[in-house]
Amino acid sequence: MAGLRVVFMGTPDFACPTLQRLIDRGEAVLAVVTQPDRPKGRGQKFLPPPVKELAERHGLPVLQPLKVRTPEFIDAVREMHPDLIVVVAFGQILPKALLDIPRYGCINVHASLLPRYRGAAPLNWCIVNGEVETGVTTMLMDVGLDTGDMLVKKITPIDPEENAQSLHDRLSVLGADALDETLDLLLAGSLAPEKQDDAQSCYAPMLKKEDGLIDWSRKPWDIKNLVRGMNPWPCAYTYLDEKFLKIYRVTIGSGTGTPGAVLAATKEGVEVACAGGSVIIEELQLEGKKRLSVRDFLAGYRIAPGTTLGKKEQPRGR
RNA sequence: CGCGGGGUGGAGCAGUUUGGUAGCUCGUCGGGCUCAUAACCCGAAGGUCGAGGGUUCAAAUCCCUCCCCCGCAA
Repeated sequence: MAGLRVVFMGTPDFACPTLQRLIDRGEAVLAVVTQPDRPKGRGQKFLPPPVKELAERHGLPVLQPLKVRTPEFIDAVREMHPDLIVVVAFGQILPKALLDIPRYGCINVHASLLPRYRGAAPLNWCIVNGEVETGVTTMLMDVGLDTGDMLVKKITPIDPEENAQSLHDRLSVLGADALDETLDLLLAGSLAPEKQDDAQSCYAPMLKKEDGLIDWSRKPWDIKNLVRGMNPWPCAYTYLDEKFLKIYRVTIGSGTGTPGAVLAATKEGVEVACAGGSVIIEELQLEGKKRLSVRDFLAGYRIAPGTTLGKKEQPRGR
């Protein structure tokens, strides 16, 4: 029952399956490090990160340092004498002093097929860019951003209809599988670290609210990919009658017209022209309202003929 | 007290400013038309207007309190 002495670092839902796997494997989780509780939600209530809740359910010690690069924190980790540090979507850069502590080093689970999509939001950008497959990669961390030597890679196809939420859920489990396999190889002494080809790399920066703004002068599939890739958050959006409008699901249409122009509004959906075609909005949410199917939305909201989505204009014109 | 929108038949909304028969677009049910239909025509059922209290001859509507939902922000 002498499992590996592991320190786990992670924060959001994505990291939970991997932590759970470590626990299930019977490894000795010495501590769980996660981001401090932050004000979230409507009332600015302080909520604990998902990883913290999971850790506490299992009675594991939780550390929530503001910064992991302070000497105090580094010393604290050193005194735990970990064999290994496992990092999954933690949200802080680990300094070299920390990376050097465990004898097996620090292993990170990353949600992409490295060296592609290094960075904070790989799975979202994969979908936005219309990739047909992605996966997870475990790597031996170094001081660079997702540049460490690769250990285990798992590939999965991306369904043309799925959104970032479903891919997120699948990859979080695949990530746990990848770590599982990585640890087996580690214990068997047969890990084969592989250098990343920097020439093939690309970055997937943290998502900003504005990344969700729909540019109707893009092609139908570009828009559909944006809608899928931004799905849970920040969500693709545009404007209708000067009001913020989130777009949750679209299909490819066949009409044509001025980009942003509403071509039709029926129970089937709201067809909007874009470059070289159109997309049909099937699920949306107007600011202050609930998320609705187009059918329900149109039951109580009339879209005036000739309406164009997007571009907030000054109340002038005519 | 972070800012703002909202709770009205099964769904989405109007009506609240200027209290006084609760309306619209759908859905549901029945009937009709049709080769047929998710289309069209006719008809019907279905609402303690979020909850509690107050003002009034009279409250969805005005006042107070509470609960819940949503957008922003994080």
